[in-house]
Amino acid sequence: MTTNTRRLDASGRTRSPSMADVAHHAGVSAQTVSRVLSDHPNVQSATRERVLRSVDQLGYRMNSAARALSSGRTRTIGVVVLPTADYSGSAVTHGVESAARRAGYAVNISTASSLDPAAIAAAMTRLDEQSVEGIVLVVPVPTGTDAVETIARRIPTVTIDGSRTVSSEVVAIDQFEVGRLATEHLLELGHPTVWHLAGPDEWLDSTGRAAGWRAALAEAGREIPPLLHGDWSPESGYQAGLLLGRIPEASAVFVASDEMAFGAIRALHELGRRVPDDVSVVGVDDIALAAYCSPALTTVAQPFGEIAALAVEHLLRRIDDPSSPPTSTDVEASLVIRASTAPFAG
Amino acid sequence: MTTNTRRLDASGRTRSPSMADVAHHAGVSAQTVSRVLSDHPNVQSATRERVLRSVDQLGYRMNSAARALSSGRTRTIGVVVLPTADYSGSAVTHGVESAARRAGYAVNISTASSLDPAAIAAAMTRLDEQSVEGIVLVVPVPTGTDAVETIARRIPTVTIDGSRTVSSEVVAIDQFEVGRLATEHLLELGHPTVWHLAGPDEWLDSTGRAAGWRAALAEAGREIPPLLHGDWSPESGYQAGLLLGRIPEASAVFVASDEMAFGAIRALHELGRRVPDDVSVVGVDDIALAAYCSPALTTVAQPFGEIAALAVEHLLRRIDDPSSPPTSTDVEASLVIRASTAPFAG
DNA sequence: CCACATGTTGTTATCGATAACAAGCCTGAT
DNA sequence: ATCAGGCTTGTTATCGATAACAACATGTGG
Repeated sequence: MTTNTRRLDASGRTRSPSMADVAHHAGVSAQTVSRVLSDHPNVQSATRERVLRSVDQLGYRMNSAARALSSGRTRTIGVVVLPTADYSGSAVTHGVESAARRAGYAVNISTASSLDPAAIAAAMTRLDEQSVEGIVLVVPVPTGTDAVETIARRIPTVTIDGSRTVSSEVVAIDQFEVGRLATEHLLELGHPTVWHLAGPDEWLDSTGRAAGWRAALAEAGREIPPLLHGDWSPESGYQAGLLLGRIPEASAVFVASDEMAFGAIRALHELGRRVPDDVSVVGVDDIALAAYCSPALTTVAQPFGEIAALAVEHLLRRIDDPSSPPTSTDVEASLVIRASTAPFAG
Repeated sequence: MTTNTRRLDASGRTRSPSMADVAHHAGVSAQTVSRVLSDHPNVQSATRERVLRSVDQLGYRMNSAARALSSGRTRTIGVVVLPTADYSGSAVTHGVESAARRAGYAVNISTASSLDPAAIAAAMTRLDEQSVEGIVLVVPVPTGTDAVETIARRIPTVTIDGSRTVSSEVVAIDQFEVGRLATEHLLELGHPTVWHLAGPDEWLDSTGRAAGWRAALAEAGREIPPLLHGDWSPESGYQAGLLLGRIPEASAVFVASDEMAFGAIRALHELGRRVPDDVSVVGVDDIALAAYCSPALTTVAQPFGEIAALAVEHLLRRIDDPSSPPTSTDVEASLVIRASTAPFAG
């Protein structure tokens, strides 16, 4: 029944109805309207009905700027992401939006133009200027970055890549475990050792996985081959694959992301090395295509939705009770075995 | 030199400095501070310097809620996306954020839980309640959807998938041309005809590509094979591939997205049909992996960044001049030839 | 029947910025 | 010299909601 009645203001332009208009229409005070719309308990149900009817008839929508100004609460959280169209960033962003929405929060998005601390701080500052009540960082943050720390001290912040800053929450997948899972799977298949193509060192995701890989090898008493580095892109995986394919004893490779893994597999094919017959490959992320490229990729799936929901949950707790101390929570990843890994045939 | 000075308010809690605090510190009026921060021309440079110094010293950040309330401008635009971690949605979202940021606008993100008009309207309503000044719809909108139309009439809205509603701008890739490009490429390779795996009919992207495909075939006087449908997912491409692989005369397939294309290629492989030797496949999107899965995918690249920038540009024009009529702009896609297409081998 | 707690509603002040107007000063043309 | 008009700055009212407080009604136990 939304008729969307509009008034004329002093200058003659149309204007959306305000709370005062609703109050007048329902024959109550603005405060009562406010109480009804905020679900305050102490309002008689007859009054409540009447107000709601007026809200409906006038097509009233609340002015969030006014609410924010007077209450000091914007009910908005911010997300800082990188401007890459990668699977994980986008999965986390959607997870955050969904969890925030359920809690009645809006989401502001801000991209960091690079991993430079200044760029990340700039992205956070933009959110700060929007008066977000909390920030989810979907980017790695070097510890001890002053500009970032300053904002994190004032605005509840949670990192989801495992970066541990002094003032922020941490909700992260246990990347050490990710590295270990992948590596142990390959060792169990009988491979003498496992090579590793890591992501950039700026990412804790990256160093965590490498550490897990190294630990698994050490524990099994295997030789630890030299580490390769990529930048998460398929192209960098391809370049690394061109190297690995020339090393005859490289029979098993743990690649730090599915996209790099596909690049590596392509390079191996071009060099005439079959996957998994000659080389077994494990990726990380379980992107949608992992099961459908050839060969179907064995990978470590990361529960991005769960991570995002947890991040928001922690953020809201910190927002409601700023005195509660920052915490650190780990989430489990799981190995998905497909066709890119096979027993050592050496 | 941001010392971030904070005052105590009546209730004894810390509070960020306000414009009045800056004004007092600089020995000017609040209005002058406002003028300096809004880059008004008529301020003496000495005064400007003094104000900026005070802003810096006090660590002042503007309260956007107050600005929005008093000026009636939120300098925020909204984006409606689907909660899928797909390449195109995320590429467009980042493009919008980047363009908006350059224009001094913040971006609110809102996901539509489904393609149901009610769900899309709900996502738009959430943005409306945040008082966004414009909306970019990265979802298909059925024409004549009242709830959507009502909001689009009030808030400048641009669709980027080609959906033409009465009140919204349209910035879109010419999908008819996409279909034609892909189909003609395959015909030029000598294939007698071209099969098509389309996306869901709700998407104009989808129907547009199908129309271009059909037109190209008709123009060449070829038989038009029955149309197959997927839902953009690799799995649906796989299912369609299981069908196509059983049809001996299907030598060329135009698939409406890269992800579906990889699913289809996988199914073809499983059925023993080689790509491109037995079947040529063309996708759409040019996702990052297109060049790195096997075989490297021939595909139609879409300029998502350009689309997003144009969308924002149009939106800002409508915001600045609400009387300007909605327009419709097309952007060109381009064929990227890789290894999944080959001449017809009889 | 009174004192006091509780429930319901209204009043007033306030959040922090900007628009609209006003006022003083300086310049240059008449 | 004088006045129009532009530049610079300040004053006041206002945006729309909520917090804090006040006021009144109602109910309950002594």
